[in-house]
Amino acid sequence: MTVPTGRRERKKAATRQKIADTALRLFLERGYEAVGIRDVAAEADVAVTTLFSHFASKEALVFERGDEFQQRLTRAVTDRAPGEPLVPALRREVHALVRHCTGDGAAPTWHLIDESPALREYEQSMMLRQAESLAAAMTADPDLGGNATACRAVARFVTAAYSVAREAADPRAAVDEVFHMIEAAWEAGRRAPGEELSRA
Amino acid sequence: MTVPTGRRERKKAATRQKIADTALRLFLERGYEAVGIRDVAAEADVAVTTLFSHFASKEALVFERGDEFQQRLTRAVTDRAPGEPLVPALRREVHALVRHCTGDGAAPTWHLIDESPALREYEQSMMLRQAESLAAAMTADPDLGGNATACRAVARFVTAAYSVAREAADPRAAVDEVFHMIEAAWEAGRRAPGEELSRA
DNA sequence: TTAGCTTTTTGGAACGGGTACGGTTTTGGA
DNA sequence: TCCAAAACCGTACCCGTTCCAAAAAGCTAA
Repeated sequence: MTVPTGRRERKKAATRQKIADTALRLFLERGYEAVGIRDVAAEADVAVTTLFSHFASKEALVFERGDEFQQRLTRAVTDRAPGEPLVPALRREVHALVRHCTGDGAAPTWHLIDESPALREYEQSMMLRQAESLAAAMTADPDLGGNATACRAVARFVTAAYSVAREAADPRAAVDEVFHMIEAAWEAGRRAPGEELSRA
Repeated sequence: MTVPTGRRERKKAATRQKIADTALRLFLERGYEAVGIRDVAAEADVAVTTLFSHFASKEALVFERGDEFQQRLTRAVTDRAPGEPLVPALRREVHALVRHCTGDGAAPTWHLIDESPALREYEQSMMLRQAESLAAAMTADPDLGGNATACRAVARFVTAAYSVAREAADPRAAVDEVFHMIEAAWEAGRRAPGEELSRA
């Protein structure tokens, strides 16, 4: 009889969103370090424990949608068309990420991140996890020859490309330049006999 | 009457060393997170404020000599023989670093680091600073063509090589493998004139 | 030796992020 | 209508870190 669609989930998502919105607003108004967790919780009208049941840390409040980015690179590998080469697919995805960060109305947020050492470090640790996830996806892909070391290296190179591009004067050109290098590295890594080569 | 040599410096160094030794001992005995700052200070017989006047953070207690490593890579660039190619010099240095970490009696310390997420993150942030320092040295070297983006990228690739090697089953082989890729990337980066290039 | 300056150390209080815990309300479903 | 799970609440607490005023110790020179 009753509508089966979860109201709980909706309310929970709403609470989470309210916390994130309040936090970002306060951070932009007063600065990241000038705002305490208890300030955010009070302003969002939730308990501190509730806040931490939705976000693992203060930094995570800023990277609200970090988990999505977390997996876009990985999906660029797993979901790419059969036979499509790896590096261009990754390059396209990094281009999209950089465009998203440097372009639209998200500029104040990224300025906030650039100003705070804690947030910058957090972003780096996110990228490291991303690299590990990407490396796992690459290693598992049978089209890529399964050289674990080369895959891990390229995965980290890709996150480095993102970092370097974000700091560069011309981010889009920097992406192309670094990916040109990654392409060469990847070719060299494929050819390298390394130690143990089971295929290709 | 007494020798006028700087006793203050000696005592300060001794205090620092005593804190570091005590900390490492306690961490190895009971585990990193099971030991608090106040425990270390009490056991070393100093005030907490004294401890923090010698070390910037709890993690820094473990990487006591971290600042030395911090600059070895940079010096491998600035101090290399005139005309000596860049990448082999870096490769040699990374080999030395990896050997130092995986080889001798320092094994328990590195095990400690591998077990603690906080220490692993701290090591990563150290490497990031190292990459920035290395990139600055490379960009400043007139022999390298001064392509800032390529230099920054290779600097991060080099630290990635270290990370990948430390996690690999055969670290020394992994260093060679990743550096083979870096060599190719560097060559590609040199040839690329810079900004305005093909866009797909 | 004493006096005066600087550096180091001290202890305790306090701050801020994060957690443990035990209790209350809300929700979905039987 | 009743129950169990999930979400939320408040508080006290832990721990790394910093602040502060003051004591201790090293240095320099009269």
